[in-house]
Amino acid sequence: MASHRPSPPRTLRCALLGLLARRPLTGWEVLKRFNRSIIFFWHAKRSQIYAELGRMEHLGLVTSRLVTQDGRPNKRHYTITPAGRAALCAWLDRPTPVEPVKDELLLRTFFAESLPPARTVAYLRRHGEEHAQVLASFEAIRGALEARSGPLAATDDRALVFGHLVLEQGIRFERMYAEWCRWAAETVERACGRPGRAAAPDGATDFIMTS
Amino acid sequence: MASHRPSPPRTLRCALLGLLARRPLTGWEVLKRFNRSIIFFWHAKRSQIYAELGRMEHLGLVTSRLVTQDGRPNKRHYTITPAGRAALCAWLDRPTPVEPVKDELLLRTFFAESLPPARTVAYLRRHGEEHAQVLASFEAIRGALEARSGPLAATDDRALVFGHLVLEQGIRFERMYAEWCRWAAETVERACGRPGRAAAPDGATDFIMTS
DNA sequence: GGAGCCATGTAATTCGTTACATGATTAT
DNA sequence: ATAATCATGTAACGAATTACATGGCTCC
Repeated sequence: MASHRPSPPRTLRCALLGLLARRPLTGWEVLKRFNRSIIFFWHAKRSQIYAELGRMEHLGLVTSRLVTQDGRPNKRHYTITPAGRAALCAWLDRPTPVEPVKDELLLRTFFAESLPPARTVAYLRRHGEEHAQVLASFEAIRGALEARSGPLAATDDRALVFGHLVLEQGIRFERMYAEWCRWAAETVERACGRPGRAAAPDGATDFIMTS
Repeated sequence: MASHRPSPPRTLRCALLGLLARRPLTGWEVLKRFNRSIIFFWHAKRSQIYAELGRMEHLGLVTSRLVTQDGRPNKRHYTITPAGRAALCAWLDRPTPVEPVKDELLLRTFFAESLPPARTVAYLRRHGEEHAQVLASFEAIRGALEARSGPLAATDDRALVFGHLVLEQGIRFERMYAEWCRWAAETVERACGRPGRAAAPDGATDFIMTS
């Protein structure tokens, strides 16, 4: 009795199944679509996508057909199978594991004691500007989508609704981050204008305290 | 002429150097502190931390001394070296690479067309509650820190200022996320109450459009 | 009697990135 | 000229998780 342990995440696999559930695509088309939408909230490199498509075929989640062309490279057409659709639905219906935050900027900020305050202020401001720019680009995308498909808040097109939701999350995230950067830069400036004690008591920055 | 390519990220290494820059610690203590503060914005498992400490010693960034004990296991005391401090400062002073977002909940939401709307609403609400709970716990932590060290907004203690900054980011992030979940759940409910077209035009959810 | 702390390490495996490898066509 | 698009794959490495391995002490 082989106890198939239910092979963990493989989230990329599900993302590709999601794309192929809409229509059959070549590896190259998968790549293009990935980089025009999913890339904003999940990422994978070219080599990883091709490799994963190969594995998915091996597992019977998709089938492929090689299309020979001349003048340009041959391509491979992928079609999702019923097993593939089942795997996608199973994934969608499973509770999402909480993904821990991993943010290098926060890590640096946490250890910024070892850097002159002026530099900390400078990089906080720079990151604030970067996030403000991304925010502006997301708002531009929303504008373009609405120009194409009408106001997103009122659309009754399912796929568009969900696209709208994730775009709105991106906008809220970038706005929050840009504002935090500005606020943090100001806070550091204010705190370092004052005389300032050098050493905090041991463990003062432990967020979880024992005893 | 060996062109030392400047070995990429190794972010965990810098996090551990940051902890050891404050005071010498055993591997176990590093682990404890990591899990009480850094864990909120960076993560690593036990085995990875021990392995990394070993590599850091090999590289001369830290030195270690084995302390034999009886009644309990021996422990190893790590001390940062001048080279270690230099590496930490170099990292802090280098521009932070923009880390692309990776969020499975957004990925699922993007592909939610394949799931009955009621289930989508349900998991959006559930995640909203989870983030609201994390938000509450962060606010409790802030309360406890202020009880220990006075109002954070007015502190002139350097290490405490930076701890305050990252905690505030966590609070803003969780608030933003919880609000988005609630709003998204409502939006899906509204959109799926209406009749609803089935199929979006091809590529309607591409955020980046190529002519 | 069981959970949890103390305390360190290794091995197997998977996941992800970078680099290697090729090469015609089309638009600026 | 040169960059971008089309189009697929492999190899080497590095990063990260899981499981293996050990074992006494303390608190409930």
